[in-house]
Amino acid sequence: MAKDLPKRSENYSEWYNQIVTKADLAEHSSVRGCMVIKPYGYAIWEKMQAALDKMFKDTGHVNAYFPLFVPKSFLEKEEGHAEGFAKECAVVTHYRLKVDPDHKGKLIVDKDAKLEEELIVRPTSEAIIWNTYKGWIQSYRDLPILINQWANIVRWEMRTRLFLRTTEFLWQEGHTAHATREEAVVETEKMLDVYADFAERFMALPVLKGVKTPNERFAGALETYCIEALMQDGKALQAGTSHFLGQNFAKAFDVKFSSKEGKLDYVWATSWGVSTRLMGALVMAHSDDEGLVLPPMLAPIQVVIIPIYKKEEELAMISEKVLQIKKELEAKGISVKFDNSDNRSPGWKFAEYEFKGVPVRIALGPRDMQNGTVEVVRRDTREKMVLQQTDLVNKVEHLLENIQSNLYQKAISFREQNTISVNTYDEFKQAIEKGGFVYAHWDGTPETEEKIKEETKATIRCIPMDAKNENGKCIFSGKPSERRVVFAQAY
RNA sequence: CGGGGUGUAGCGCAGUCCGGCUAGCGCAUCUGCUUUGGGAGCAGAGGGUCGUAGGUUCGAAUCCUGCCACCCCGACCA
Repeated sequence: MAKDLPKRSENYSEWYNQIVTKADLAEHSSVRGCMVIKPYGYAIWEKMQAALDKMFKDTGHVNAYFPLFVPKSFLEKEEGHAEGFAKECAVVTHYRLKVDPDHKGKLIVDKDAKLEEELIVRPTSEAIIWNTYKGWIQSYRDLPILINQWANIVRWEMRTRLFLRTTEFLWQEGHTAHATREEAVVETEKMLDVYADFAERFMALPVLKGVKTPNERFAGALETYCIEALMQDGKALQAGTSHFLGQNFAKAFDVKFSSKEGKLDYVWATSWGVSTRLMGALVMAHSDDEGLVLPPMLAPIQVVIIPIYKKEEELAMISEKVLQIKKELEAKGISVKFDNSDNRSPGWKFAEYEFKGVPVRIALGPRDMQNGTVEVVRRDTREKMVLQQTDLVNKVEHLLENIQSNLYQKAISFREQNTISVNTYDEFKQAIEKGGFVYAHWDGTPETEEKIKEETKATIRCIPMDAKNENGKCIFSGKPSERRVVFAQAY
């Protein structure tokens, strides 16, 4: 497998496509722009879901589910929102098919079953949710509402790529309602922190936290916060967003509450989401020319054990030892696969699990049985070690932790090496050409942002939360600027 | 949505220009034997609407037209 894999340096996008498909994460379906997430890929997504879901619940949120369909009139209510999403909506106009009288065995749309009002397949759920919240909120005592939903959504993109941009994708969307502006802003920032924490602790992916420029803001939001990650080809990837929606949706859907003081006011809102795009980020952050590399915290199989044997009796003896090791590892919460299939050679298995990114491989053969050892190989560095069987479980446990932090450190230093501050437009163009995050002064106008994008394909990824005040001149217009913003070419 | 490319067995491909017998090769699969510490060997077997719909022809994987999907480059995208 790995021998056919293009090198990252030679053909990055082909490298990505092949890892996704050949490591059995996902494949193209026969539906345009839509993917099938295969069991191995879905297992990773489930681990992401489990971790995020716990984090949401630990911060006071509960799960619920809202409809797939949004009546067109709901989507229209918030003007910016409507305009932003109009171009990429799938529309349901009929509710029935019938057998074509002219072509037996064919189905046609039944013209008599036209919907009074078109239904939009949700591109996001603000509209249907705020329509619902109207019925739930009368008083400040009904607030806050802190709801998350796990769902699929549809955005009719022109060009798709597995996980990174697909027509249908899976995500979670949090939708909260608050009595005060301050509380909603705190919520928006809190969830951004949750995302950043998740990316760094579980995905081993360092992220920049920041706010989007008005150009890049969510349709209908007052402020969009984001986490931005740097991929190995030097392009940025927006890995999650958290929106402060102000009172826009409350006004659009007429959601008011009476305050403690007895005054009527509109409710304050947030929404926040991450999607299966994180799978793409995970692949592009750590994997190498030998295939997928998974951080132990998200690996469906953390340890694979491969027996090496000639005779059945040897396998029996090895199996006994392996099952004991497996049990001990599992008691520590480590997921283990013992691959004793007899239709593959050990070498084949080595290559296979390496390609699939399994963090730790243990091989056990007759020699080891004699010496009381095992061969252990870590996927991140491909370092091979011979370890004593005694205390193996603790060693493996530490090794997994070590791999997790090593991946994170590697990603951090990659980002450091590919981050630069520039002061002139020439330097800027050079830096963007090279790839990576580029810190530069910007005059704050959408026009400048737009022109830089036209000329260099770079966009402002975010205005970092921790940006220091620093007087400078916009690299494009020369006008004064008070802080640097982060530019990059992006996915 | 525009330009370019691709579509033949589960996967990767040859054959298409210049139409012709039973559509081939590697990997994978199945059976048997030998193997097993980095993608094993030998022998045998099975597997095909040649993307799809139509057309030309005695005859189409091959020529013509439409359509579909995927890849690359643009445009588009919070």
